[in-house]
Amino acid sequence: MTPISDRKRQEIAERERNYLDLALRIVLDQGYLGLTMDKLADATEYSKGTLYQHFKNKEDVICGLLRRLQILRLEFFGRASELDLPPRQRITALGLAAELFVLAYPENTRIEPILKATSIREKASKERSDALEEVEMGCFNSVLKIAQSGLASGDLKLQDGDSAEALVIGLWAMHVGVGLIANAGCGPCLAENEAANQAFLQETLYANGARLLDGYGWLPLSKDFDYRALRQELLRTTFSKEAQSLGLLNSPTQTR
Amino acid sequence: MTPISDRKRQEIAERERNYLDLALRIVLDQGYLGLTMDKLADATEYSKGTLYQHFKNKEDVICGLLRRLQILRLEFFGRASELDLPPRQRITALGLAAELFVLAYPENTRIEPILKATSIREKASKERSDALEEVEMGCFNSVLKIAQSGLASGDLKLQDGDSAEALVIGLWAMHVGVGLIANAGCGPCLAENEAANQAFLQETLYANGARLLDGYGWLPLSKDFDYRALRQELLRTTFSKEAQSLGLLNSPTQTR
DNA sequence: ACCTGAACACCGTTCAAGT
DNA sequence: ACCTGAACACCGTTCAAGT
Repeated sequence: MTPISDRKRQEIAERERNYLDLALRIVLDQGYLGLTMDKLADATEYSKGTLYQHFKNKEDVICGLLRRLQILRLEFFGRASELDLPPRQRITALGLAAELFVLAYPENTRIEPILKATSIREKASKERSDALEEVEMGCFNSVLKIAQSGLASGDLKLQDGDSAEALVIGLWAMHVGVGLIANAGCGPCLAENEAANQAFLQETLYANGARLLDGYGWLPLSKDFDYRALRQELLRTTFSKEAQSLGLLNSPTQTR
Repeated sequence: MTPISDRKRQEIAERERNYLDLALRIVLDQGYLGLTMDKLADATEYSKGTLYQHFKNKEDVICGLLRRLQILRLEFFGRASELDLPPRQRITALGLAAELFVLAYPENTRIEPILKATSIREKASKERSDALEEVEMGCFNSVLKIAQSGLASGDLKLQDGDSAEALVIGLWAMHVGVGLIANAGCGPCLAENEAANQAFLQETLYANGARLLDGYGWLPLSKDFDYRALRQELLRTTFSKEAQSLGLLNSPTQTR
């Protein structure tokens, strides 16, 4: 724990951040399959051996990459969670945040299912897998907290076998599922172009999320409150920067 | 179109079926990544060159494999669709069929997201990709038909921006999403064992599916009809064979 | 102590050579 | 006309050799 080893550690952390920066750039440019350990090593001033001192294997890199993306999502979630709104309005804001995250970082939506589907976690190092899990739990908990405050305020009343956890998993699954289906461009979801795909994804997510919360009986029901107007307002305020860069203001699907 | 070319064609079709049989066996035994073109060729009495005369590339094999699995799913769906029940009861039966399919063919659930996430479709041959799409549309349409008969009978009334298609996509996404999350065994869904994972998947799917349909206002609402009892009955009748081989009869999560 | 890059194993794909 | 399997390109991973 001498000063030197401390500086060394910082150097290593710096280099690791650099590896992940470059890995993300490669994935963005050339897709998930375009990321190879050779390319990643060549993009730095170090060789492959050094790369393998930082990451146990390729899955370890992917795990690290995904964690950074999830941290960004958590930041999006945080902005929605902190709004001074009743629980169901707040969870609607968080749903919008999740949508915007998908639109802002589409690669994440493409990588996430691969990571979950294949056994990448088992192959990655335990530290990195745990670090990813921690952030994922953070995202989950920020939604769960809202559900719990809904229970506390009485706006949300669960019946028989239901639980706040099951509700959150349902919302989560809806987002993951719609993202996957929309991205695959398969079957009944063939989009003419990228913009149409975006609009479809947003509309399907919003509609089904709202119906799910209605089904749980979370007040105010969507027939009693204009959640679309709330979303519009949030796009102009809390998420104005993202809405602007994504060109979502005044789009026909939003003004409906 | 001579008799000989006809027999040849049949031979080729036979061999192709054999390839897919063996490919499925390899995936079941050694996982998705365990399937290689070498192993698949070695498993037959033909060489790699012949394998590549049948399939354009590895993605083409995967596409063919998935189509066969989807055909099995469609068969499950068909049995539920043909039941003489009111629409919401029928779609509940179909939901149960989808659950049983996941339990009966877990590998499908693992392969499906990979296929949708990576651009396997683009690499596979157009014929095989189209053939897969056709079966997928069949699954989608069998659900859509029930939604439409719900609209026709008046049990289901859509409001403002909703559509029967969006509802079906919501149900579909819920199944895909829950399957993905449960399979990844991540975050809040860490199962102690395989049986607990099964129970979790079933319960989460049923609960959220029911809430979603309640949210759409599809009558009878789950508070007015005992859908759990219906599911039990279906496990003893229409799906008795599957329920028995999966050990689902008299399980604690079912009798609740 | 840290880094290198040649070397190895593996896998998808092709094609000249066989029958 | 049909089939073979050696050969090639590519990629993840390791490790003996360098500094």
